[in-house]
Amino acid sequence: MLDIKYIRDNPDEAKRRLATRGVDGGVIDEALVLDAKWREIKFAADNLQAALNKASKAFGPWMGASKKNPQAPAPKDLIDALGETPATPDAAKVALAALGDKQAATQRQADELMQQIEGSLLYVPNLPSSKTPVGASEADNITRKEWGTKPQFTFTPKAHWDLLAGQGFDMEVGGRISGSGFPFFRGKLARLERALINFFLDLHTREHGYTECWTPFMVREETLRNSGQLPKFIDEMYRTDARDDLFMIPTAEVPLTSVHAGEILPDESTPIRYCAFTPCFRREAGAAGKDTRGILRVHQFSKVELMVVTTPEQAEAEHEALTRCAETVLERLELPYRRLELCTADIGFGAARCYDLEVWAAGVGKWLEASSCSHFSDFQARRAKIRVKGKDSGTRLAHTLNGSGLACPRTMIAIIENNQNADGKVRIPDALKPYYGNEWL
RNA sequence: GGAGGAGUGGCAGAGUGGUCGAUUGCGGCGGUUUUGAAAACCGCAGAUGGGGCAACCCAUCCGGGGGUUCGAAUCCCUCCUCCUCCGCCA
Repeated sequence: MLDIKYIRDNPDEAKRRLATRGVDGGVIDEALVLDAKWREIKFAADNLQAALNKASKAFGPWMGASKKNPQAPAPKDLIDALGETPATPDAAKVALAALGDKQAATQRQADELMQQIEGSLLYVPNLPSSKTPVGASEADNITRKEWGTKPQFTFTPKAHWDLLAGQGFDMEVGGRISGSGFPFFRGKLARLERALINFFLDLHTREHGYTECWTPFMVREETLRNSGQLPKFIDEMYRTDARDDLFMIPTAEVPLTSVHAGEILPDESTPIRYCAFTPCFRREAGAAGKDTRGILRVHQFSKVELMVVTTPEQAEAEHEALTRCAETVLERLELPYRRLELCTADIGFGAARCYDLEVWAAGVGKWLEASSCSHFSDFQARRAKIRVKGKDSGTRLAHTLNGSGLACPRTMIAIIENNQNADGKVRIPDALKPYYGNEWL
C-alpha cells in the first residue's frame, strides 16, 4: 500500500510515477479529496473527545459533592464542555450523553472515510523505483546479463512432453484426479522433483545463509492482504468453503512475509533471510489457453522461495544478493539463463523493482521465467506492519524482498530438454547427481 | 467435536468502574562515581494518527471487533491465539 502522507505531500510525483506503469492518476486525486475531508472530521472528533474526557473527569467529584451539598457548583470543565451550566448532575448526565452521541457520530463519519481511502489504496500498485527502466510493455524490459551458452544439437530437440511420453509423465492422470494443470509424476520424474527441492534448499541454507522454514499451505485472507495478493487478485486464488474460508498459497512468499507481521525488529537483527519449499497453487484465471502443453503453466507446482526482511538502507544490496542466490542455482545446474530487468509496465503489483531470471529450454525453444526477484520497498511492510528500529535511525517501515530459488517445473523442463541425447536419454547435471542418485534420468 | 484456563509495554508480572499509557522487576539508553570496567545511585525511555512555523498540544492503543456506562485494562457479547483435560483420527 502507498503512504497516504507521501501522496498528500507529493501528489504530482505519485501520479507521474504511477503513470509509468499505466495506472491512471484519478485514484490519487480521489484519495486526496477524501483525505482532506477525513482530516477535518477527524480533528473535530478528536476535539469533541477531548472535551468529553475533561467533562467526564470533572463529573465524578461533582456528583460526590452534590450528595453532601446539593448547592455545590458545577465544575468549570463540565460547563466548558457542555456550553451551559447544568442545574443538577442528572441534567449534566443527559447533556453529556448527547455530547457523546455527537462525538460518536463524528467519529463514525471519520472511520467511514478512512475505510474508503484504504479500500481504494489497497488496489493501487507500488510506485516503481527511480532505477526501474520506464517502459510501455514487456518489450521494454532490459536484458542485464546472459550466462552460459545454448546447447547445440545434431537433431531436433524434443519438447519435454514428447521426450517424456510414457515415462511417468502423466498429465492425464493428474487430470483424472484433479483436472487439467495438475501434474502427476511417477517413478524417476517424481524422484527428480524431490531431488531438485533438496538441492535448492541445501544450497540456500548451507551456502547462502538462509534459514529454512516450513510453513502452512493454507492461509487467512489477512495473510494474503499483507503480501499484496488480496484484495486485487482474488480470482487467482483457490479458496475453501465458508466453514474455514482459507486460501491455498500461490507462493511461499505469502506465509513468509507474514512471519514478522506487526513486529518492530531491531536493525541489528536484519537482514532476516528465510527460504521455504512449498507447493504453489494458482488458478491462472487470466491465462486460460496459454502455455497449455506439458508443465509450462500448471495449477500446482513446487517452489523454493527466498524471502528477506531488511532495512531500507540495506534493501538494494540485499536485492542484488538475493538475485545472485537464484542465479547460482541455474549456474550450478549448468542451465543457460538471462537476467531481465523488468520495466515499469511489467513489474508486479507490489514491486518497486524486479529482475526476472529466464532459463533457456531447448525443446520448446523459449526462455522460461524460472525466478522473479522483487524488491517491494515498504509496500508489503506497510500492509503487514513490519518495522525496523535502530538506535540512531528511529522506527521506520522495513523493506521486503523475495524471489524464487527456484520453481521446479521450469527448471525441470530446462534440464530435460537441454540435456537430451538423440536416443532420448537425459543427462543429469553433476550438481544434482548426489540428490538424484544417477547419471541419467 | 466437548470441558476448563489464559492473552497487559522488549521480556517477566501487578492492576476488577473514574486522577491508569498503566505499580514493580529485568533488560535498554543517558549521567554520577571509577585509571577502566563491574556494582551502586540518579535520570530518560512505546506505537499510531491529527493540529501547530515551532516549542508543544490533542486523540487513540492493555489479543481483534462490538456493546453497557457520563466514564472501561477492569462489566457484557463475539472472534482469534496459546495452554490443560476428554473424545476422535493421521
